[in-house]
Amino acid sequence: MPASSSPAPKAGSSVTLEMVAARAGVARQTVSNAINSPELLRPQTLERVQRAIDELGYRPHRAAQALRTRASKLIGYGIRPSLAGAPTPVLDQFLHSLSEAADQAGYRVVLFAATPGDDELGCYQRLLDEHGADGFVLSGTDRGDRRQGWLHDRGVPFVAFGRTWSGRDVGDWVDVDGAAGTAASVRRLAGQGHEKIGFLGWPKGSGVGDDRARGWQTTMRELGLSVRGRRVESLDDPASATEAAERLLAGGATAAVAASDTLAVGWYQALRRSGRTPGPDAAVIGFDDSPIAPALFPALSSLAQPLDAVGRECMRLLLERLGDARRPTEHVLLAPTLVLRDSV
Amino acid sequence: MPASSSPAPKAGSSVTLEMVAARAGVARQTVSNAINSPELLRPQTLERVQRAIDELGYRPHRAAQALRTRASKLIGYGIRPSLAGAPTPVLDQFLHSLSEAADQAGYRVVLFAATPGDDELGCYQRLLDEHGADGFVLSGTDRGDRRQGWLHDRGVPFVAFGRTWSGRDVGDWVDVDGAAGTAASVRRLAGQGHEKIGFLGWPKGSGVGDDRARGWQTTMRELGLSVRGRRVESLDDPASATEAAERLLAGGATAAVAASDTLAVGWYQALRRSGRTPGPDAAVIGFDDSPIAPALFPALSSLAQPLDAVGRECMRLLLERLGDARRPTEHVLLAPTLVLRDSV
DNA sequence: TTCTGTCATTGGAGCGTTCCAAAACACTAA
DNA sequence: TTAGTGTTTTGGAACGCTCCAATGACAGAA
Repeated sequence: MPASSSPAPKAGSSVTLEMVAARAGVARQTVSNAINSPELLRPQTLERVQRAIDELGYRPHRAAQALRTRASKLIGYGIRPSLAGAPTPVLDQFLHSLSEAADQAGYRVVLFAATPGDDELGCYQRLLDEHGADGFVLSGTDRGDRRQGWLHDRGVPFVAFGRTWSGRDVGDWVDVDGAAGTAASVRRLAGQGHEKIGFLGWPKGSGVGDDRARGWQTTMRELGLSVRGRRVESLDDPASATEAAERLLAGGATAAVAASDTLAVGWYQALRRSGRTPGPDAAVIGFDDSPIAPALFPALSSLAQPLDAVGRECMRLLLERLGDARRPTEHVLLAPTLVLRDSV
Repeated sequence: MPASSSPAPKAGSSVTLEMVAARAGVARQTVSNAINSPELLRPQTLERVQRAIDELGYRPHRAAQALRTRASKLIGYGIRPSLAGAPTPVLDQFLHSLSEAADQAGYRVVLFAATPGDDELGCYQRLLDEHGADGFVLSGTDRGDRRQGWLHDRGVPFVAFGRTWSGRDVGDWVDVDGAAGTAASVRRLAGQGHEKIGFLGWPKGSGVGDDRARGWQTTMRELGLSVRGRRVESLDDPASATEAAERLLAGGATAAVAASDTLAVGWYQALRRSGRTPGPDAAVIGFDDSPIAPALFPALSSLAQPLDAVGRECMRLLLERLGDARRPTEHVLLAPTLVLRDSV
């Protein structure tokens, strides 16, 4: 392989189809076919062309392909500023699995800065007008999110990490089953004898938060446990969470399920103020399995989101949609896994 | 503006230069000039063309531009899997500011999955061969990182978030001054009367970790404080960190500077085991100001990295490099800011 | 042998842009 | 009026690829 063993393999190789064709002694188009429709070639020809491709280290010029096929093979991801207080799951893992899945399908993920409210849709529009993306992946969907409807109306393929929480349920999505997660937490705590299990949640109105609350509530009912006065609300910061947790404790709760790890921290601190420590008799389970969880003392049990799977599934759905715009919409709900540590 | 007021503005507009030209009553090339070299046009013509562009909502087709100008206007970012234990700062903020800065310059950031070791350089090669990026942004640079040298040898523009820790110092970089950060921490603690200030670090050999250790060490010396037996090493997990912190405490340390927030957690737990609590008489300052810091009790003081500025500077250096490949290399060192909370 | 159909391969055209060199224009000096 | 200058505008070509329709090769059937 001269291409890889030469001392300084130049950058931006600039090997073209024509060069490969010349080397293999065939026409330009035949090389193109070897790559895109190998079944059209005689095996013998195919092999000859393949060898020429390998020897020259040829790779198709993406821009030329994009221009001709009218497909950029790029997936747009509007990256929002990370607001403190917003339930932003750790993104890098998601983005990594997304990119990996995209790569395998010959796609790439292209980022663009998009701030909610600040003409966010305009950013999507711009990328589309430039033919800079064939489809989009959304994340951080919430009530009143206009992106799904907007994209749907324009017939743009997309998939969301997060359900359509309000409005028409349009488009494919992948989500983590928050309700199933908190349900599992409740069962776990109940299995350890807890009956007064509280819920530390965000203010009502956020899709994600309400879903997690629902899992707690329905499971409590299923188990015949009372939810009266057992649900408190707080913003996603330790100070407010502590106050909220104190209300829970004042109500006699012996355990809690939290909508986030930060909220679970409130339980820790409320206990501490009354001279106690989280553990078997004052248990709590968080959500997201963020870096906070193993850092707390005692280490916080939490629900880990299967971000790798989410990324893969997002890309799978999007690719199917790109292949067939008319196929029925598909929804994927993945269960989080309970990571048990010392807080239960 | 008919384009924006029509009921269903189609996606992938497909307005071409030719159409704009027809509407403005000029030649194709004139429209191109209006966009790329407006100073060539007569003001009157320019205005007429501008109006046609606005009315039709024209945007150049990126692929066509890329093909003709041989510049993709894309910046590659090889996203590595987030390994637990590795000092991976919160990436989304960095990526956001990077994207934002790129957008403003007419560039976009394209992600590709690249796993260190697993033919990582091959991934860079592939993107280059496809003409899928004009330059790269690296992050997570460390000792023995081959990426900088590899890119440099091929004359590929790039900028690193993180210094060249070993080998030839090639290429532009932006970094956070870890030594300055830990130095500030030491000064702060010394100012509160502490003299036995320990350092909770990672095993020697990591560029980032050694830099942070250096700031502690030189400042201790400057202040005439002994460092003998005051430096301990640990992996970046709470359990090992606790053991390490205990050694520090056994040596009589009354305060500590940690190379990461996770390591600072070790100090918390070691204190707790001996029935004490972090605070004025057993202070500690972490690094990175991760979500862990405000979640701990008492809240952990930490050094926040100016990730927005890092992203902006990275893009600035890269754009300058793209504009002039031969200009001398430039290094930018940004100071972290000490976020004071209750642990001091 | 010639015709027909199938399969494998080919050349021309065009995707939307910018480069380039030439043309048109305006305006002054001869 | 004509030539000479500089400014403004233009058409053709090309970037590298794939679409498309046409060609050649080669078999079996007439």
